[in-house]
Amino acid sequence: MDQDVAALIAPGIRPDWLEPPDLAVAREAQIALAARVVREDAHPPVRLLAGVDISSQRFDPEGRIWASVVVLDWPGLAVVARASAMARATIPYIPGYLGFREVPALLAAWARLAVKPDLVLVDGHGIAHPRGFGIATHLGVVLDLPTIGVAKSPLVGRPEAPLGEEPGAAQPLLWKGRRLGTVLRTKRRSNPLYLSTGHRVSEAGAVRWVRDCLRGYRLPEPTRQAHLAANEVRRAALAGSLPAPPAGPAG
DNA sequence: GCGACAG
DNA sequence: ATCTTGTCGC
Repeated sequence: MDQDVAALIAPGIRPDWLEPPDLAVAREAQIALAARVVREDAHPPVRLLAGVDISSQRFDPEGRIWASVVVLDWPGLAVVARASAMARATIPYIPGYLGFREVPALLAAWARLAVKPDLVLVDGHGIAHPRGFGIATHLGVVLDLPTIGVAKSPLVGRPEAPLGEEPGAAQPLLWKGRRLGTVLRTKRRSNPLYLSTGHRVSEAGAVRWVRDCLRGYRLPEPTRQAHLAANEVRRAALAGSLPAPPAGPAG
């Protein structure tokens, strides 16, 4: 972690909380940091929104991952800024510990952003996590940034009742008798999204913002654009470091 | 002990 | 997450 990134970390976040030596410490970090989560709307008026996502290669011996942040204006949702960064994954993907794998890369991309958004949609869960510390919450607490978790499949919990088929249909996401988020059908004949508070955003606020950012696709614009951007930079980087492109038809 | 398990 | 084009269904 360089100084650019270090300067952005919220006060009181120990270095070994970001890159723990083992899963036991990682687990303790999640439990300790989860206590800082703010589940109410505590963010400035939203003028700029952002989406973040990562992309990686199937069998990359170097373990590289590319992270992108895309900033959009509100309410137009036009892309106004983008930043990306490549990082080496410290740990493999382990359900429940995604943040330790992806957040470092996201921080590097974040540090390169010229304009900072007021609210961020993250690809993954917020508090809908075994210890209430999914990647959206992780990123939010580390940067003390308002975030919303937008996951494409469940990690823990299940909808309170069968979800309606119509776009807009929603059900509380329940786990161990607690409500952790909302299951939302964003598009006809598409699997639902699993929304939850990341940091400084209420449950209702999370659902409201995701709904307001839908533009006919399953994913809300910020996250959708971030997904496209991350794939783009990865492919560009890979193409630029490949042996030799196949020769096209001459003449 | 067994099964589940974001990206 | 990613590998991958066309194809089946609404």
